[in-house]
Amino acid sequence: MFKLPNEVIFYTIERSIKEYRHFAQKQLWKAFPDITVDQALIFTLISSNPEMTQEELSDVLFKEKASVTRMIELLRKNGYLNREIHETDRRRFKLTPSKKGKAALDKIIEIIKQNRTIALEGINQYDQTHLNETLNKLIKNCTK
Amino acid sequence: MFKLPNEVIFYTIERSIKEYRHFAQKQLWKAFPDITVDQALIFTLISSNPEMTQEELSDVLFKEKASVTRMIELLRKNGYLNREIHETDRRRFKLTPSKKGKAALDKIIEIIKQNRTIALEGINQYDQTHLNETLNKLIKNCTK
DNA sequence: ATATTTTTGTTGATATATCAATATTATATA
DNA sequence: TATATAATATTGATATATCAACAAAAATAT
Repeated sequence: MFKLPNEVIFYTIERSIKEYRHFAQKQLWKAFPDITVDQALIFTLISSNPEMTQEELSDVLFKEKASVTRMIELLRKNGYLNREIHETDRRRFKLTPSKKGKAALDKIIEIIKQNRTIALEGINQYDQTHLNETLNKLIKNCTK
Repeated sequence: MFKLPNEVIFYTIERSIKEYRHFAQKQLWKAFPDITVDQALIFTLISSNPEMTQEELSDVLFKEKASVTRMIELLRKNGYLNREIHETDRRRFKLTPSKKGKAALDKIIEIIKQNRTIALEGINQYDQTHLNETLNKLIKNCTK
């Protein structure tokens, strides 16, 4: 009467991103037990784009700005980021990697890259492009 | 130095499932403002598989059993499910659609099916199969 | 120059994800 | 039968997602 979840393509999509996140988190925690994959990503973005506003970060990351606020707060609490008021715009904050953050940055980037490489093993460029195109069609169908 | 998120395939995967969920939730809320897509799915599963344990539900849905517990509790609180203690196993519960649940069931199933159809418009069988295969490779890479 | 609108960010409420700890009942084993 | 183990479900803590309401500062309009 109704397909079981595992026969449905949306289930596979959801499962794949969940497994990737789970895998990536496990790898990251080996070296950095106090940050999540989402926090790590936002941290690398802030480090290489120090002038981005939180609003822009939230657009680029496709995350709610409320989530961005909270992730930044955790990065700050765990000592990866410093937060000062922005020199010329007092609504904003100047976010910079702390000493601890700087020391961790390269390793974090390396882990993320390696995670991606491992997850994509055996998936050639054609497959990746095709995957991307199909998913973009799906996105268009859901947003138009 | 580091790809922006939108150039990364994992971002597209995540975005696609998010857009689908957002779209599906909007459609569902038009008719049923008091259930989420996840709850609706679990509700249809319970209705057609009344003997499934919550553990089995959580396996089939690829969700944590803690989440399943909470979703069932909300379905009960909002009057879609009745919960009684199981006749032969007092650890378990017998979950059955309430009157309200029964009245809603067919419409819910129809909405879910329609959402899927709309989201997959213009994505042919070959694309779907290929998508499925590629994602399954990714899953295997992350879980082995 | 003051009033209005926009930008930027925070907070609160609720749902879900994840992991660990717990409670209860059922089953297996000694 | 008594005890240990397994199965089933709940609860708590923390992170994130989502939506809405809010506050402060900046930009714009009148």
